[in-house]
Amino acid sequence: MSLAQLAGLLADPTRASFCTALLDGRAWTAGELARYAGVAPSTASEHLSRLIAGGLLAEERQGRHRYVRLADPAAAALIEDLAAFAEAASPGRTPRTLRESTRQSAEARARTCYDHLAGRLGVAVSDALHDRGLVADDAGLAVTEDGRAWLAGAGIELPVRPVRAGGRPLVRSCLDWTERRTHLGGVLGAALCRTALDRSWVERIGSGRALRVTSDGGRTLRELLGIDLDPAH
Amino acid sequence: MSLAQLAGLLADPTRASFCTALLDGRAWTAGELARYAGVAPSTASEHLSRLIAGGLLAEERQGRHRYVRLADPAAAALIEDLAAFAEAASPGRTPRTLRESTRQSAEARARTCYDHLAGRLGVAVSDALHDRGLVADDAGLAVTEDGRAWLAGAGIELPVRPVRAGGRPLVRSCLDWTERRTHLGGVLGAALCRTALDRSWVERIGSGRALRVTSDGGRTLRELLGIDLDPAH
DNA sequence: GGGACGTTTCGTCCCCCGCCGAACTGCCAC
DNA sequence: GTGGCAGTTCGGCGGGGGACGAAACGTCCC
Repeated sequence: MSLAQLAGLLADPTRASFCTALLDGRAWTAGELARYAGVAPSTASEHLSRLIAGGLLAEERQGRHRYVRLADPAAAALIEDLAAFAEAASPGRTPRTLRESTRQSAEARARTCYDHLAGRLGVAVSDALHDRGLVADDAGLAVTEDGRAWLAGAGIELPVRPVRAGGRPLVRSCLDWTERRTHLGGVLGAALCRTALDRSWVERIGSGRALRVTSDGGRTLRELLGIDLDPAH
Repeated sequence: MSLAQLAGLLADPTRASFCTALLDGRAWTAGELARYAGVAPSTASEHLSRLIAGGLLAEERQGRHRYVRLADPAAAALIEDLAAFAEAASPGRTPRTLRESTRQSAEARARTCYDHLAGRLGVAVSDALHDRGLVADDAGLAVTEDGRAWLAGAGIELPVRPVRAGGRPLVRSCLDWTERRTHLGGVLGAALCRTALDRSWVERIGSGRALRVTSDGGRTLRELLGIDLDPAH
């Protein structure tokens, strides 16, 4: 597959909206995506087949449903990078409806970005880890010795060695386009997000990618990382 | 600018070939790119205007020439990532002509990848730095203390702190699609490549992106990093 | 100044691709 | 089985965009 063919898959507004929707890291059905993008089911079906053939999406059939999700972290990173570059080239537009505005502010507060935390929560976690010297960026972004100990203490496991050269980076900085700041992705970001969901520090709001910090989660984040989230915001 | 619009810029074979050609890190004239891609000058001119408007390319006018290059390291990284993903999705084709084959083998030996070293030379340098503990990848890819000292000893300067959060990473692993291995990019990769060119350890072959290791360079690489390049390959 | 050359603008052609509706295939529930 | 729902396949329509050549523009060299 050529660069142009790959880019061509993302060059259509409908297919691009599918991919950004799937950036919440979950599996959607073909019908959900069709309604989300405002196209006929037949149109969505054709688009999905092409995205899957191109290796960007993976499907899972269950009964009469076709569940579809991003193929792997590499595909997610690619789409994130493209979206970040496009956003940087010319900053986006403001929401027009109240419903959209509410959703956007919820997502700006806390959301998933593929499989890690984003929004103000994601940036706050990233900042806290930096401030406490658990990750450092002065010689390439990396987890420190202290960071490894802290993670072990919190019961969060990380592989000791990278899986293989060229594999998923252990920690990766991901540009947050609501905050215009970076948050943590990679294996570490995914582990933190999984832990937060597993232990109910955060929970999903409805079917979108927005998250709510539970009262339990707020306390834990304060104790563990000194994060004080403004509840009004 | 939307994701789809950005991807649309790269979705055309002619524009994509421009971008991959420019991955050698140098500035090409509009006419050179037109001949390279096999299209009329008028066609190339229109494509270039669109790529520049989209922020992927930057231009510099000199007399009756229009020099064009990749806009910045972020644009280069984006194109590299797309090319690597496309190549991974379905491995490429073998060359058909002798001329093409010769060029490919020269580029497989040593070439520039935007502003850093790639090919077997790039991978060898990357491996050597890893083996000697000058960079480490066990907690995120980073330059070690030893590495900083070694660089200072070799007269290669690196900024102490990242320029700004979200800026160019100090060191970045870049997938080498001839070697199917990673080599070093980012600020470190660029500094190494610049040093190698400035001190004539390597020199460019003709107008492509291929490099030749000079006899002086071969000796220096052996002394400094213990790299033994097979001259037959 | 004159001619060559690199580049651009414009007009035109044509193919590709995204969209829909209609009809069909499976799967599930009653 | 029978109806209903999710998804797919196909034909046809329409628009956008990439290609070229011709002509204009600006720069450099003699």
